Amino acid sequence: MKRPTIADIARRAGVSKGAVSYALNGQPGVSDATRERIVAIAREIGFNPNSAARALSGASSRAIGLTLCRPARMLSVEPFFMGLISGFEQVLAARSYALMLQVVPDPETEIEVYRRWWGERRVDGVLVTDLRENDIRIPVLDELQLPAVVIGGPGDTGRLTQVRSDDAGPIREAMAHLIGLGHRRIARVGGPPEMLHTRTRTRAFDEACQTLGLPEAVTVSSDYTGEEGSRATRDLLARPDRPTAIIYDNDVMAVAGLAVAQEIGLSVPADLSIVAWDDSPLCSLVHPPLTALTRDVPAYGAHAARQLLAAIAGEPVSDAEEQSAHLTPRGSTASPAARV
Amino acid sequence: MKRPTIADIARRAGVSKGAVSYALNGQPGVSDATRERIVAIAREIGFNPNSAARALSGASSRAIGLTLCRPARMLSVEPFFMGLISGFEQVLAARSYALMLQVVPDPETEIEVYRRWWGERRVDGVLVTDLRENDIRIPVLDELQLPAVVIGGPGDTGRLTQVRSDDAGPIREAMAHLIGLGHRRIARVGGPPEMLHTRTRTRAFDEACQTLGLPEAVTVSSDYTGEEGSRATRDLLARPDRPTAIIYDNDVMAVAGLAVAQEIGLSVPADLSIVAWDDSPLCSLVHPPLTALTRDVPAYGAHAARQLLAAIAGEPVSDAEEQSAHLTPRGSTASPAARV
DNA sequence: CTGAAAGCGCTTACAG
DNA sequence: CTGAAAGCGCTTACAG
Repeated sequence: MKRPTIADIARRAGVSKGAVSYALNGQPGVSDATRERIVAIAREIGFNPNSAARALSGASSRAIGLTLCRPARMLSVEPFFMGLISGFEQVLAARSYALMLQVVPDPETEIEVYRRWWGERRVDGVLVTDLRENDIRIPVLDELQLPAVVIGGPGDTGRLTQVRSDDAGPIREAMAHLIGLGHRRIARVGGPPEMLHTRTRTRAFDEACQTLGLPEAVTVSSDYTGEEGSRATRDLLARPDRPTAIIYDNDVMAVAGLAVAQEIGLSVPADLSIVAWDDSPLCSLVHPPLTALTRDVPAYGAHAARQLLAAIAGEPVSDAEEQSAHLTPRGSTASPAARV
Repeated sequence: MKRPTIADIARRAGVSKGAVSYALNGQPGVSDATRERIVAIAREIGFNPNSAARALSGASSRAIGLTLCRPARMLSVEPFFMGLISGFEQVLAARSYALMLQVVPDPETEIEVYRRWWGERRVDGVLVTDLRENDIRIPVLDELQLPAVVIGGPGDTGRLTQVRSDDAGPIREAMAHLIGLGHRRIARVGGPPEMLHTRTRTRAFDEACQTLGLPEAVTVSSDYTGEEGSRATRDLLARPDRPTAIIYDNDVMAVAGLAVAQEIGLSVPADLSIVAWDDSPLCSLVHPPLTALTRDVPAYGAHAARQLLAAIAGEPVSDAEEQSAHLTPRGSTASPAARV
């Protein structure tokens, strides 16, 4: 099957290729009657502009890039990215932008991918996740002048726009919830310490503990995987002063924590209360369902995608703050049982 | 920053643009000395060929397409796709092929996306999942002559290559395992009935029940989500002759089933044994860990991607069969407790 | 072995 | 309002 081109349309409409281009792109330069005729023909023969030709003649590639910097085993269970991707797609598909995906093992490779995409003119811009302190990706994107939106922060992103999420408030809300139930020994299983949002959360947690006069703020670092979530939970529960409540930095680790508690014979929530950050269907899937910090991840992704498209279009975009996560109480939190 | 082109390289090397193209693409037509000089310059200035120009001049777009036909809430928790994507990427990244992703709500939209990608020359081929009976996507891909590999089957895929997985054998293996433990009332929570692999599994399940002389083969249809997995489990456990073992068509529903059992006070595995098809980290995350039908999903994806690239290159490709899933016994299966 | 040139299918100034 | 033409950056026959 031969793909139709604007030349075919021009021939059938009896106009020049330029006129077809103007008509199809909503540019001035053709009469309404001609435009309608051209559009009708294009629709009739199922015309789609060759994206390569379009990109080559100075227009955009109409594609945006996303790298996923996680090992496969981590990626497969983490619902967060799929939620984000759904959100991107809502916005991109509506404007017929394509999404290019690449899985990378580390930030260095991620940078190489950005350089290649830029050199190949593959994408008009990129969406960046997992901001780190002194993030090496920022200066590179800046140098390439590749439009980019950072999902996360606040942090130092140079001239790049960021769509921030509040990482401190929800921690305080979770703490207030647990304190209100009577907990005093509250621990936390955190995400990778090199990520900026992990640091923000840790700081908020430490401050909340201090403000509330709690004994000490114990955060065990982890990496978002179930294995590490289990290990961290075992570690915490083996301590002489074991916590009566644990806050987890993602849902996967929280589910793993629940399993560890059940395994060693602790009842949730009577012996241990559990709060998960990022509510996904996973949290409602287990028994008891997990109290979680809920946010609309697809909406977050959609927001970031809109910002990026605006930046690509050359519109002025400023940093934005996404709506805070809020606590959704479920069966995994309750007053601590009396202890000897 | 200005992107370097072959003209820049040609100027610096003192040769024509054609020579640069031949040198960089490993074509004959330049001397070894010239080639080396050109390659060195390209590397030095960080040259990447403009993908649009390349695609426009007859070469391929060096991108392949994947549609994800699931509502967002389903997508986010299903580890299968991320596993598949990891596998694709292993192969694609090594040959610097890009992966284009689009989330679609239904097969009709999926077809539209294929037509658009084809018209735009966006992709050199596509990877197709979730084969159905009389699948409407097959004739369209055939008509467009868009290279495609179907992941799944066996089924009618016309001239399209398929990478099959064995959907019957593992069901029989799971049944044998449960029968060996002493179960007689075994039920199944199946995937969407319109999908071909669901039908194959249902048939295998029915036959196994008959062969083994089990009372009846009860399959409750579901849609891979936790909600539906819960509902199906509640339904099964409320029956007068409630099953002592349930086989689930995916891991998410199995986890949900475990939670339902715990919620209504049944002990797993004493009162109810659970087997999950598709072993993901999720299965080892819960307590007790789930006995599962394990297969290497990333390897499956990598295999399909290799087949597709071969097909795109015009090499003869034939249908292939992926290695069968095998049973990994864990804590969720045991002999049924004595019942009154 | 190398160079000059056509062409892929669009977009976009530039004339009429 | 419309047409003819240049140009984007490659690839690839076609001459030398």
